[in-house]
Amino acid sequence: MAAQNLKKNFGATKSGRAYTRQSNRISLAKRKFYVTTPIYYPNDIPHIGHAYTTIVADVISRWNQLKFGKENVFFLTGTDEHGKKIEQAAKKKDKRPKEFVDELIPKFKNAWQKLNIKYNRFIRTTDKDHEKVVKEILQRVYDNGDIYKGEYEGFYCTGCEAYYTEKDLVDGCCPIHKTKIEKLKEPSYFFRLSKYQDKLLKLYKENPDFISPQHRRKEVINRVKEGLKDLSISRNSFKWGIQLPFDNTHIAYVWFDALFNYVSGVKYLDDKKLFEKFWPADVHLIGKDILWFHAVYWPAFLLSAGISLPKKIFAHGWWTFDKEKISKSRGKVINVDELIAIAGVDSARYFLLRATPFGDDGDFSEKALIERHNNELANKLGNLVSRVAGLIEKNGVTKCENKLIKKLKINKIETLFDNYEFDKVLNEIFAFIDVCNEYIQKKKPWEIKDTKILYELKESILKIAQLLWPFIPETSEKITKQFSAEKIKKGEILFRKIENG
RNA sequence: AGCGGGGUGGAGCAGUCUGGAGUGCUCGUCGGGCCCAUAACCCGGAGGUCGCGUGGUUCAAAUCCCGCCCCCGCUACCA
Repeated sequence: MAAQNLKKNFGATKSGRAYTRQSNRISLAKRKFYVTTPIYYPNDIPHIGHAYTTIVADVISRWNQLKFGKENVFFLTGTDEHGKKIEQAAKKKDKRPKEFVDELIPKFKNAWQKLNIKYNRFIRTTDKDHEKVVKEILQRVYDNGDIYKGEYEGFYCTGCEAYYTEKDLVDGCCPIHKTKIEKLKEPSYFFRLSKYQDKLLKLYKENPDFISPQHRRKEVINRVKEGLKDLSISRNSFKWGIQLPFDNTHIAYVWFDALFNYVSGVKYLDDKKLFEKFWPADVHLIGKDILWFHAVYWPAFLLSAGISLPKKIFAHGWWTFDKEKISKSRGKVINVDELIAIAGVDSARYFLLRATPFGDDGDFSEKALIERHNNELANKLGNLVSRVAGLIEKNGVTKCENKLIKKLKINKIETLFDNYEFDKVLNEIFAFIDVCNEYIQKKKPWEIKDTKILYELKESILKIAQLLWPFIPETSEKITKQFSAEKIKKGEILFRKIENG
């Protein structure tokens, strides 16, 4: 319902196309949006880090649904299921890797359901169509000469069963086992990443928004300028992965497998129509730790495969917990259930988007979340809804011109949103909530019984609910339902205040 | 070491790109108003040499330039 109304207000067209402004030029842009999260490693519990990226993706998805219509938005998330760690973890439990990961997937799906996240597809790198895409592309890239056979050399610790780089070592010993470590070689196929150095630099230069935020872009450019080495993209020391089509003794190494989920997610080989509708992705949301892979490897792979490039890679920051780094060993983790338990789903979603500019690091604490919940959601929004509903129940409304809503800076909000400045979007919406509260205070509708004022407030609250729908969908839908009814009634308390512990 | 980010009333942040009275937000604090509402809402006050230089540019610097100090990230095959 909210979607329909706001869609009308944004002026989405039936044709699915419209003029949009882009860097001072008016261009005919496709009215669609494709947003992705990283695919998560399933041998982990979904925590605040996973939740953050996925909630933001959901907010972006819902916002674009309001603009372009539900059918013109695609939101992809999923899991990255291959690799040695999974193979070993499965073996420990005496299970086959696929069987093992199958049991882990519900944890993620349940978490997203609890957080009210509505994705279009949950892709798994073990999905048949994904494997097919990876094989086809490997063959294509091999055929055009960008893959060659060589030797991967690294410091191998038998205790960890993993390779380390020279910098990881402590006095030539494994940082965990403190044992002497041997240099080991294994045959491997390499991708000619070095060949793409200039093309990548050209890409960054010509598309200044390709990597966001800007300071991350600078980091990447500087490092690429220092020179790119070719990249090992296969392993033959374990089996759990996608076999190379040109050498079945090797499996594709993680990034070549994982990154292509973004194209297989929209059915690259199986549904041309769907793929062409949504690809290229409008934004890949990622954490800053995997920026390098997305900003360098990914476009290079796509260039080699002859597939068009995504429009934007957005790397966000990390959350600390009570000012400390999130750390499993010290119990400094917030999993999804804990996150929701504090003040509910909408408050959690609200807090994560409101507290910190998207892109920066943020600090999470129960106290800060409760403060936002009490002061902004309960006292300002909840109380506004409550007092207006009560007044209308007693007095009714009289239709009139809504002058109040002119104070809402809708264009500014739209610009901020499209710039991924979600904290400021919320700030702007809540500034209007303040305006509504001030308006009531000034006009004293309980005294003068002016039902036109109540009509203005009703319409304004409906608009607020629509704008908040991407962020707090559950509450938004409650408000919309309440204020769209024939007889508006006082209703339930939306946000109950929480004693600050 | 290199690259990047930050240092703004008691706390946490915007504001800096595109200089213009220290402006704003969420709290805390002090006082007042309102009584429709979730002891919520509204108005006003106190409180800051905007890291340091008694640096430079300018009629004008939190904002631009230079130098210094302090914090924090990133530095590739590990999601």
